Amino acid sequence: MKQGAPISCEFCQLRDQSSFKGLDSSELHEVSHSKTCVFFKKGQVLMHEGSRPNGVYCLHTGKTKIYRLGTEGKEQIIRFAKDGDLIGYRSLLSGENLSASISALEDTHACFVPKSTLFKMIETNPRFSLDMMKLTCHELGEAGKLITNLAQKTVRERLAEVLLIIHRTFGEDEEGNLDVSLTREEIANMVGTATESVIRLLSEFKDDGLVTIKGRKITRNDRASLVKIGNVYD
Amino acid sequence: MKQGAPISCEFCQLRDQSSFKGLDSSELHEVSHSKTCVFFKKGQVLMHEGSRPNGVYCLHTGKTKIYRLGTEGKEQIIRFAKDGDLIGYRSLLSGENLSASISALEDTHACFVPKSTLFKMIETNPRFSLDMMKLTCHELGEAGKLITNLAQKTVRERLAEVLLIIHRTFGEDEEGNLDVSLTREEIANMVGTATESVIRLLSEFKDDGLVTIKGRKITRNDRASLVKIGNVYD
DNA sequence: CGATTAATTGATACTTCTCAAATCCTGTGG
DNA sequence: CCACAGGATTTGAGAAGTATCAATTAATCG
Repeated sequence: MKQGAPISCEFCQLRDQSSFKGLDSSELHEVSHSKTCVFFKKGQVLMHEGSRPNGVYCLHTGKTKIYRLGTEGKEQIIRFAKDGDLIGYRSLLSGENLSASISALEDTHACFVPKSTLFKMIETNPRFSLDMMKLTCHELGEAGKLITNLAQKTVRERLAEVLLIIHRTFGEDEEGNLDVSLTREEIANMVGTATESVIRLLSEFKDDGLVTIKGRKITRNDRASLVKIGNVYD
Repeated sequence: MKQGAPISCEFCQLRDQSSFKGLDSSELHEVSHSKTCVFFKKGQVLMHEGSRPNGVYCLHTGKTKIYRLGTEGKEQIIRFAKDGDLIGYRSLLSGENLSASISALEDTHACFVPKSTLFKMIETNPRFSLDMMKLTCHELGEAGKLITNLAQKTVRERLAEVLLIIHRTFGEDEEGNLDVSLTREEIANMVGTATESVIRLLSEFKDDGLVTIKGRKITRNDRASLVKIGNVYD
């Protein structure tokens, strides 16, 4: 992690889609001047499970995974975050240690906003406070969905759904591939299964024409069938 | 559901442990006068997944389960709630439909607090607002734990952990049994497994002296061993 | 262009689910 | 209070679904 070129919040392209959309110009100015811009190389860890961060990151470019380590040290990916997303706020707001680690799936530029600034905004700007609450409550609903899926769906169903989630989260590159590079193991850590099971099932999906696979480049060819296989209703 | 005897928030024994602990006396008075006290018989549904409630329940006496329906109509219990707990706030705060249903595990008295009152408190009382945020963020961390457990632990491990969770949530009755009556199916819906698997494993636990079982009365005899079997670290 | 890591494939073992049948409770109405 | 109906629990057997281990091939990064 090293200091990056400073980016001004007032002129940030992502502002309207970030959690800071509810701040007025003087507040934005304050965030902008209290923050630090940092750079993480692919694979670097932004935040460590169990630690106590002193602020949050607002992602500017890049993609990250948020994961917990299970009993055998196996990582379980809880969700992804990308540019415009705030990460690390859960621990800060609940006053607990970090419940998950965050690492960069690709080179990432992020802005570190100190705890004091975040809390000041929450206390003085009801709009921002409500937006944050809305965000956490939405996440809580998503977590409930994931819990039900992990408990009740087969690996095959979950893989189909995960492919759809990845597509929804990161979209497609110019060639139509899912716009993120994940190892088979990472996909397995999202699905909650063994790497080999992901490989076999992906291969089945390929044979059935649902996806095209060229190494880590995966194309979602048949959304409807994946929805059907994954029993995705929402 | 029928009207019950009105309970005044100002004199509610549970106030200090509820989310309303941060309200001042005039605010408490307002909550008290805007609310409605209702009674639910065992098995009744307080709130329906997919619906749009116009307020939250503050549980006064009784126990409830919060669950989602999976693909085959099988219910997945996300968590429990008991007296002093607020339920239904997630959907209200995120502005979404209810992501889960809530039903009474035993006869339950609850107070229905209208949405307008809740939002007024959030907007005018920063302490309350922060407490709510703290609550949702804590729940979010718990959800992450559950996700990891479901994805990585065996049924045996999860059952051990669930028994510990039930004990922590509801405590013991005067005979030392877990102070809640759950069917084997409900335990299975919490663990995320088949009813028969719970029965077989509970029977194993009994043979090993970890628990005592008399119908639905279960006693946790050996906490340490359950912790070990369940790989519970927190 | 190597060295290392990732991906793939096959064989096998194990966990867990499903289905069926036989008690056993529990709540309810007489 | 008792008997009964219907649901809950238990047990067994067999079938799936997944994980694990090992060995090979492919891909990626410096």
